[in-house]
Amino acid sequence: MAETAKALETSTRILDAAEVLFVEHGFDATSMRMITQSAGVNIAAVNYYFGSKDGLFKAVFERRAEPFARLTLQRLGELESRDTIPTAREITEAFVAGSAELGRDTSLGGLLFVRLMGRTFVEPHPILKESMPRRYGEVTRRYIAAYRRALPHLSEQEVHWRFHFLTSAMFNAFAGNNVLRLFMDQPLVNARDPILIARMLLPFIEAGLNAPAAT
Amino acid sequence: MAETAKALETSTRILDAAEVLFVEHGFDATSMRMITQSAGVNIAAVNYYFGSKDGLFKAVFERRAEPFARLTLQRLGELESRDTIPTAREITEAFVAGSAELGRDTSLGGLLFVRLMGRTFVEPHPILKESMPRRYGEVTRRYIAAYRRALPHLSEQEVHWRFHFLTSAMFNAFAGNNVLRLFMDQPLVNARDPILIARMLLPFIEAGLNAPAAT
DNA sequence: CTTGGTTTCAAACATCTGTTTGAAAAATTA
DNA sequence: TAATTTTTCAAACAGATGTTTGAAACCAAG
Repeated sequence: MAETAKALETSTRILDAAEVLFVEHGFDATSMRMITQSAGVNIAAVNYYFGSKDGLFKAVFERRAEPFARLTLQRLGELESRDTIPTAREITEAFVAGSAELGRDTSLGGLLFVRLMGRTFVEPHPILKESMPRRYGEVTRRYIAAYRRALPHLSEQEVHWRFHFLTSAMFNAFAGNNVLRLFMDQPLVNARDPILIARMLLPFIEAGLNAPAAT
Repeated sequence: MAETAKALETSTRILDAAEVLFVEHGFDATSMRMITQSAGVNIAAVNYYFGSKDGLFKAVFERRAEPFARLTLQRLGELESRDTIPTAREITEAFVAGSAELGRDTSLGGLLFVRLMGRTFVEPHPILKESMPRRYGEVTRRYIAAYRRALPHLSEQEVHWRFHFLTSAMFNAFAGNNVLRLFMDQPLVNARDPILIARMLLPFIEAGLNAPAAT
C-alpha cells in the first residue's frame, strides 16, 4: 500500500466519487457499492485503501479541510496585518470570500465541501468529533476575536450567537439548502453562482452583525 | 384497522418514538427495529398501521405540519388585520413566535418538528416533495408578500434571498445546529430555551432585512 | 526472465435491512 | 356466550449492508 502512481490514481477516484455521493445522499444512504461502482473500482478497494467506510469518510473530509481552513484564515490575516481595526463588513467579506473562492476552484471540489459542512452541522458524524475542533478551532476563535473587536457594543455571548446565525445563513446559502426550493413549486432563488450568493449575503449579514444588542 | 382506542394508542406510541429517532439520527440511520423497540411494540405494527417505513415518515410529518402552519399564519393574520402596514420587525416577530410557541408546547412535540424541518432542508425526503409545497406554499407566499410591502426598497429577488437567509438562521437556531458546538471544544452558546433564541434572533434578522439593497 | 511487492478481483462472509406471513390473542359485536 | 373483527406476535422472507478472503494480475527492481 505504498504511494505508487496507480494507488494514488484509484484512491483519488474513490475519494472523488465518495465526496459527491456523501454530499448528495448523506453517509448512511450511500452504500459501498454505489461508491465503488461510480468510481469504476472493485468493491474491496475501499477497505484496501481506507480500511473502512468510516475511514473513507474521514479521508474525504480531511482532503478538503486544510485548504478550506487556509483560504479562510489567509484573508483574515491580511486584514489584521493592517494598522486599523477591521470592520464587521470586512471580516465577513473575508469569511465569505473563503467559501466563494473554494466554490470557483474545481480542483478543490468546488462547493462540495461547503455542502458537506452544511450536512455535518445537522448530522454530525462521530468520526469527525475530533478532527472538527482540531481543524477549525483556531479559525473560529480568530474570527470571533476579530468580530468582538469590531462589535464592542455586544457581549461575548451575543457575538457567539450572531456568529451562529451568520454561519447558518452562509453555509446554507452556498450549499443551496433553500427553504423556498422546498416550500414553493417554482422558487425564484435557485442560483449556484458563488459570486452572486456572496453579493446577496453581505449586506444582510453586515447589518445583522451591526444591529444593537438584544433588549 | 379502525380508529379504536387501542389502535390510536399504539399508533401514536410509534409516531412519538419515530419522531424522536428520525430527528436524532435521520431517516436512513433509523431502523424499523429501533423504532418499534423504542415504542415497545412489535415490528409488524409499523407496517400494520402505516403500510411502510416511508408511510410512517409521512405520518410523522403530517401530524405536526398543520398545527405549525396554523401557528405561523395566525400571528401574521392578526398583524395584517390592523390598518397600518406591518414592519419587517413585526413580521419577523410573528414568524419566530410560531416556532417559539411550538417549542414550548410539548403536546405538539416541542422543537422536534422544527428540527425535522432543519433536517429536511439539507436532506429532502422524496416522500415530502408533494406535501411540503401543499402545506407551506401559502405560508411562504403570504410571509414573502408581507415582507415585500415592508421592504419596498428591495427587488422581489432580493426579498427571496433574505427570506432564504432568515429561515436558515432561524431553523438552525431553534434546531440547535450550532456551528460552534462542532468547531469548538466548549461552546458558549448552547441554549435550548426558545425565548432566549428568539430574543437573540430578532435584532439580527430585523437589521439584516432592513439593510440597503446589494450593490 | 525471475523475484517480490503491490494492486485488483470475484466470491463469500455474517449481519442487518424493510416487509410478509399465519396463527394466537384481544376486543368488539351480536 | 358465540361469532366476528381487530390487534399482536414470533418467525421467516428475500435482498442489501460493510467487510474479508485468497488467488490472480500487474508491476517494478534485480
